[in-house]
This record gives sequence, structure tokens and C-alpha cells, in this order.
Amino acid sequence: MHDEEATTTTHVGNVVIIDAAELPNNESMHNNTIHHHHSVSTTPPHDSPSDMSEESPASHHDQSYPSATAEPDNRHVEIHLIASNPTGGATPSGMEYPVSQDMPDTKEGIEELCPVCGDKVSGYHYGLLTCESCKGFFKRTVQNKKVYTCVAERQCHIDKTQRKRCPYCRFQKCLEVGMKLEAVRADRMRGGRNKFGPMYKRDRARKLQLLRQRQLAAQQARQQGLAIVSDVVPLYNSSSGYIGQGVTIKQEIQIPQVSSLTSSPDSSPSPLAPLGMVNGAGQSNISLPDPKLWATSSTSPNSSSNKTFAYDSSNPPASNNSNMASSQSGSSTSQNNMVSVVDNHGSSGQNTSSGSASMGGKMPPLIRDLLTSLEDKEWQHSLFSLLQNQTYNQCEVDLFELLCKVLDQNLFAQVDWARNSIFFKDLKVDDQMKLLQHSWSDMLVLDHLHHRLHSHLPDDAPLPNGQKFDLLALALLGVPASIDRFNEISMRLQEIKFDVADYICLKFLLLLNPDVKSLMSRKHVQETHDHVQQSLLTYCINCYPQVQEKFTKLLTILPDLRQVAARGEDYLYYKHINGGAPTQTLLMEMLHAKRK
DNA sequence: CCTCAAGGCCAC
DNA sequence: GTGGCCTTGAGG
Repeated sequence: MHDEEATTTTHVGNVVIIDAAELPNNESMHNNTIHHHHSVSTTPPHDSPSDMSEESPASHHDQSYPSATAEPDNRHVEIHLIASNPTGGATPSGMEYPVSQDMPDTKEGIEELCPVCGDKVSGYHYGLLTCESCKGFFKRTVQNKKVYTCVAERQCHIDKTQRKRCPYCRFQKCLEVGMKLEAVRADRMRGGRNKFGPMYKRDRARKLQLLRQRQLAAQQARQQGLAIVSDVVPLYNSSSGYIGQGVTIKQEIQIPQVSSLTSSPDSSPSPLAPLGMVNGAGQSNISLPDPKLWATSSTSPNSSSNKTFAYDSSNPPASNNSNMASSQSGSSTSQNNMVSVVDNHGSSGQNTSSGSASMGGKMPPLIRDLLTSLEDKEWQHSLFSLLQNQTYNQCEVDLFELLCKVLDQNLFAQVDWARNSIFFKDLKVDDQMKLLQHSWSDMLVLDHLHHRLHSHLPDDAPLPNGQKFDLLALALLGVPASIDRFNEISMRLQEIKFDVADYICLKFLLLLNPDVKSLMSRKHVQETHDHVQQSLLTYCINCYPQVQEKFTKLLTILPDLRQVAARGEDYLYYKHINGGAPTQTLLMEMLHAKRK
């Protein structure tokens, strides 16, 4: 019996994959560890004269295995949104599709394009639906321990016609879309089934279900003489075929590199931010996020020029072409909320009292300043982009892992926000780190409270692959038991008419905590903290005279909020220690830093 | 039995 | 090296 299940160590070229198996669902998670060995293995020498009978005279050659970190870094995830034709055609009137049956219609609905090159899919191969050629390519690469290199920028576009040009990028993309190294058998045994079988089956079932929903919807639409609903549907909701044919969304998802990893020679070049990270090298006592990462994450809010570690990436103009995403993410609500608040005190006296009280023009100037740092739109947009990207074309993803990724992104955005925000940005980097380490989780919870109360988030986000992601889990940092406390806080906030100004003040209060140990500019932090607090008080009194004790109540919420956050941190840390959470993330780095 | 994903084969 | 087609064999 060859053991697929027990796959523990596989050698792939200069890379050893240890127990990369990670079954989706509840099965215990193994750590996807990939060690890079820098031995030169079966690397073909340079330039074989007879090349791949294709253009590209200087074709690409071998040398370094794509950095197949478990958390792909520097990834360009490409999403091909296929117009699944809701062809008015033959929807069998019945609703029951026996899962096993091969209705032609069914087949068609499932039909997809290869996530690597866009060619026709021939079945499940190494973890997901791919075409025959990418299957073969992946197999050859892994079996023969091929090591390629890219002569360009490691971001060659891979499609059906160009897939032969750059094997490096092709293989990279194979990994990106989720092809599984461990599905290639070390012993080369033929036939049989492997552990992915059940996953394929579930995936089929889900796809069928989605298809059925889609057909049903199309049918209803037809009956009601409506146009196809496509553009009303949230971007991540794949249950409706949508988005024009061949539309390609290209989005960078870049998982931050972390200090401990910088050894990897081919980790992205990182143009250090203007702030000479002097203390970076000399950082002694605690393990802090990589200064490089720290620095680049904030070079400037919108300038995540492709090469940096910029993690979020989803938002800025730099993020190429996510036009449709931005046009659809229903995030305008929250944005408007904020704008209306600010506007009330600007000039365009448009008095939309969207939840926030009609504050008779008495908002302290400080709060007005603070409000300018809000980025709600980006928040939602990047959340949904990430969810979409992480699950598109995946049979099944581990939802906890996804939770960590989202939190990680939130955290990154958080750091970015802080590093660009008033007061904080003027602090010494050292102090910044200390403050953030102390408050990040509190602020995350607060953010989620704010978003829940002011942006009407749904509880669940349907993922492209049919799974559901529990958005509330984000707010609870993964701890279901915190739900009661969270709801209670939420209610209390609603009662006192918690608005965006309150939110931003609380956030700064959490961030600028003068009690954090050994701050160099403790006094300054203290003063600023008090200033914000004072402004909040003034604001409450001026703008919410009808809300009894608003200010006090706001402040008394903080300890409870901190408790939820602390619980979350403990939980995440525990999961992490037990190998249940993705490693090498800013999130985990922060968790560690605090506990040292 | 059949299915279908894994490996193998070989003309190109 | 590529990729279309073939063979294999556990699981249903």
C-alpha cells in the first residue's frame, strides 16, 4: 500500500516538502513547511541549444526553484472569471439533479477553464480542475525535480499560447492556483485513488449546487422578464454567472515576508522606505516585524509599486484593473457615512444624518482631522478581494487558515493606516512598534464593531468555491465564545449612538496608549492621548447632549473590548503554537512579539 | 463492474 | 520539453 495519506516527506529538487498535506475541512492541519535546500540538484546546465521550438530565443533557464513558500509571497493571483453561460437553454424543469448523473447540461455548467493557462479543463489534477497540458507539466516538473528560472521579472503572463515560454512562471502559477505537490506520487504508483478523492467529490457537489442555483435564478429571471441579474450581484457571489467573458482580474496578493525569512535570496527586492530603518538591524530584545516590511508597508498610502512587500494591494490605483471590483463592492455606504460627517463641517452643508447625529457644527477640529484617515471603502473592498482570490478555483479551503489570512491583511492595513495617520506618524519607529504591538488586536476588534454597525456587513460571505466564510469570526478573532460579549458591546454602542467620530477617537485612544512600557516619547503620547480624549468629550457633549453619559460609556467599553481582543489573541496564539495557523505572517509575528 | 485521477508513452 | 492519448487500479 503506498501511502498517500501518510505522505510526510517529499523531495522536490532542492526543495523538501514536509508533510505538505493539509486536508481541507476539519481534518487536522499540518504545517505546510517547505524548506529550501540550496543544493544544486539536477539542474540542467545552461542553454540547451535546441530549445523549445518556440520563440523566446533567450529562453528561461534553471537555477532556483520558485520560492514555494507555503504562504506564497509576491503572488500574482489571476482570476479568470468565466462567463458561465446561463444559456437560456435546456434547464431541465425539475430541480433535482442526481449528483452522480451526467446530464449534459450539468457537465456544461461545470465546465471551466484551466486556472493556470485558460485551456480546456480535462478533469481534476493534483488538487483542482486543470487542463491536460498543465497536468503533464506539473507532473514532469515535480517528478523530475525541475528547477527553472525566469529571465524576466517573474511575472510572465501565462496563457494557452504562451505557457511554454516561461516554465518558471508557469510552475509558479500552478502553485498559486493551488496545485498540490503532494499529489504527485513519490513512488510513481499508477492508478488508484488518493486522499483528494473526497475533496474532488465535495467540490463537484458544490459546483452542481451552484449551478442549480444559477439556473433557478436564471429561470426566475426569465419568467419575470427580467434581464440577467449579473451586475447587481456582489462581486464575490459566484452563485450567479456574471462578469463578461474573459474578464481577467489581476490582483496582487502579497503575503508579507517576515524577518526570520529574509535569508531567501530571491525574496523580492525591497526598496527600503525613505525612513531609514536604522533600528532595524539593531533590534534586540523582541522579535519585531521585519523593519523592511514595516517600512515598505507604509511608504505611502497608495504607492505599493508592484515589487514591494505591500501586502494589501487590493486597493490603490496601483492595483491594476480591478475596475469591476471597485465599481461593485457595495461599500459606498460606509464611505458616505464618513463623508457626510465630515461634510457637515466642511462647506457643502449636506445634512445627511446618516446614523450619526446631526452635530450642529461643533465637531472639534481634531476629530475632523482624525476622520480624514478613515478608509472604509478600502477595507471592504480588500476584504472581499482577498476572500475571492483565496478561494477562486480552489476546491476547498481551510476556513481557519482563511480567517488568519484575512486578519493578517486587516493587520497590515492597520499598520499602514497607523503609520500614515496624524500624530502617530511623527513618532519614532520604535515607539510606533511598541504601540502597535500593544493595541493591534484591540483595534481590529474595534474596526469590526465599526464595520458591523456602520456598513451593514452580512454575517456570511459566500466564497467563489461555494463555501461560506463567517465574517463574524473575524470580529471575534476566531473565538466563537466571544460572540455574546461582542454582541453586548455592540448593543451598548448602538444605544449611545456610536458614530464614526466616536470610532476614530476610540481607535486613537487605543493606539496612543501612554501606559505602554518604555516609550521614548511617553509624554508626547500621553498628551496626544489626552487631547483626543478631551476632544471626544467635547464632541459628545456638543453633538449628543441627548445621550446620557455618552463619553463615559464609550470609555467603559474599552476594557470589554480589550478582553475580547485578548481572548482572540490567546486563541490565535494557541492555534499557532499547535501548528494550526499559517506561519510567517505579520499576524503571527505580532502574536509572538507580545509574548516574549 | 465502472469511474477517474494518477502515471506512462511517444510523436512532435 | 510538450501535450494528447493510453494504462492502471483503489474506491464506489
